[in-house]
Amino acid sequence: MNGENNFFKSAFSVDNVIFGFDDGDLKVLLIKRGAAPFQGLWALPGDLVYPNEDLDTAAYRVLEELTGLKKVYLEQVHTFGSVDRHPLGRVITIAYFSLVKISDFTLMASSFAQNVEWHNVDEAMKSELAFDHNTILETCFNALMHRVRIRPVGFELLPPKFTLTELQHLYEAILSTELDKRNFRKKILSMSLLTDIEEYQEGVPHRPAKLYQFNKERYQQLEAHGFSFEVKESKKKEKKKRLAELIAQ
Amino acid sequence: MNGENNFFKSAFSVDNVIFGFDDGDLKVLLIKRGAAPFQGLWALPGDLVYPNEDLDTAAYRVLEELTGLKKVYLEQVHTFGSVDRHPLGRVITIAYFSLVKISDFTLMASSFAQNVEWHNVDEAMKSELAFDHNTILETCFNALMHRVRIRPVGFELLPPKFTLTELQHLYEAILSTELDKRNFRKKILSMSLLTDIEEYQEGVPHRPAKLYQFNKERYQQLEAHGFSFEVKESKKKEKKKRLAELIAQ
DNA sequence: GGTTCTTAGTGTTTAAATTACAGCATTTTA
DNA sequence: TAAAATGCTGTAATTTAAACACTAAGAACC
Repeated sequence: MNGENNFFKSAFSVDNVIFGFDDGDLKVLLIKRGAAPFQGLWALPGDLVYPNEDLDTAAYRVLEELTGLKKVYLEQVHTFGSVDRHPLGRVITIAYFSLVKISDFTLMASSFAQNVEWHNVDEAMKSELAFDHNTILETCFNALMHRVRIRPVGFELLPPKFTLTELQHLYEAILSTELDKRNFRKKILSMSLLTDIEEYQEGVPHRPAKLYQFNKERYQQLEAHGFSFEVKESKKKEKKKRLAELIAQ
Repeated sequence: MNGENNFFKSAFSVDNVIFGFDDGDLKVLLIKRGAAPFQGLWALPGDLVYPNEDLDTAAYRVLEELTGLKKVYLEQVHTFGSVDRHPLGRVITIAYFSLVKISDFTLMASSFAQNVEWHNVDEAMKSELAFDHNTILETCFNALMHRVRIRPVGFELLPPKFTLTELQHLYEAILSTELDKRNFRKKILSMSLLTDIEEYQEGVPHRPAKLYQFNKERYQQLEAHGFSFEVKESKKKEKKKRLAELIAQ
């Protein structure tokens, strides 16, 4: 925080970690900064919150301006406010993550088309982003990993009709793990949250898979009755072995 | 947001939901407001964040000024920023919860002694608090319920030496549930996170219980090896019955 | 000193959930 | 019609969770 700009005493912004899922890959939408500070680096989309604007509204606005999408999953995650996180003054930022269906929009619609890109999440986390956006991205990714295990939000990243294999790949990408196909299907189907629409994939060079839809009404119904969604990671064997050794001293 | 005070354009504050546990009861520390707005109502302790102060630092400061305690568990939960949440201007607030051992301090040390009180959490949630503090309290209580199930933070609310029954009562108070004594003890002890210090309660009018200490080093060791703490609520019978009916249509 | 009161402490059986694991089925393409 | 690719299915073994009731120890009272 230097004194360069006295007018700019303190402000708050929102930053949005927009996740998408494409071809087995978890992605995040980044913008290349055209101006200082951090010119040329990739950054999370965000903006200052207007004086008469609620925080969530600001987050939705950023998202809509960038993608044209209105009805998307959005969740506040954490607020970052280190004194020196913004080189031009005191700006705290409220971080959100949102989940969008990549197929729902073309980035070209945006005026910054050239400077907006989907990045693989792992690679984005390893590369240098503007401001403290590496920290924000990591925090939001962890939040997503956590959410996806206890709420059926993964569907927000898939097209309305999807196959069980696509759903499994989604979970595997987010949780960085491998899941057993049979057990996964058994578990998911036993929740009766998916509607079998009696349709099949088309144009695939192999046996086409059944398509399913997420049944949101059903979920809300079940949830109201105490049902709790939960997907676990696997790979417990090694962990347990190590643990057993440890306990045995 | 009215124009009464133009200087006060926008600011950010921290509010702290300070939980304590006493005699089987989960409590929250509230301050009675001495001045408008909301004069006479109970409110969460909080303060504006200084221009050169990090958010967490501000939260710790509020806590220390009020209780004299420095090393306490503190966690950011959510940021509240409705345009009209503060009648004097735009103030967004970052909410924290902290867990303190009530026995560690006397409120009398504080200058506002008379206006600071521990309130039963359930009652506080039902009563009218200043600003949007009902919402904040509820959000933080939910966050606590959640945290306590997946991280061993409950110990922060107990004295260093405690009995298994006290620990169970703590969980029952936070999760609003009843736990089976034998299953609870079996589960907790099987985690080998407690040190049996070979001491017993004194001055109780019945058979004295063994005292235990939480072994933090052990926990960190286990955690690093993939161990995951988890305490579940009980009462699944009714839920499952209802669920079964529902699935059967 | 013994009876009563109160909380501490302990194991087993049953049910449910999770895990591991492999081969046949269906479609497209060559 | 053979090969390639992915879809799809069930059972047995293990682990975890759930239900449940009596004896033990000390304090208080008579």
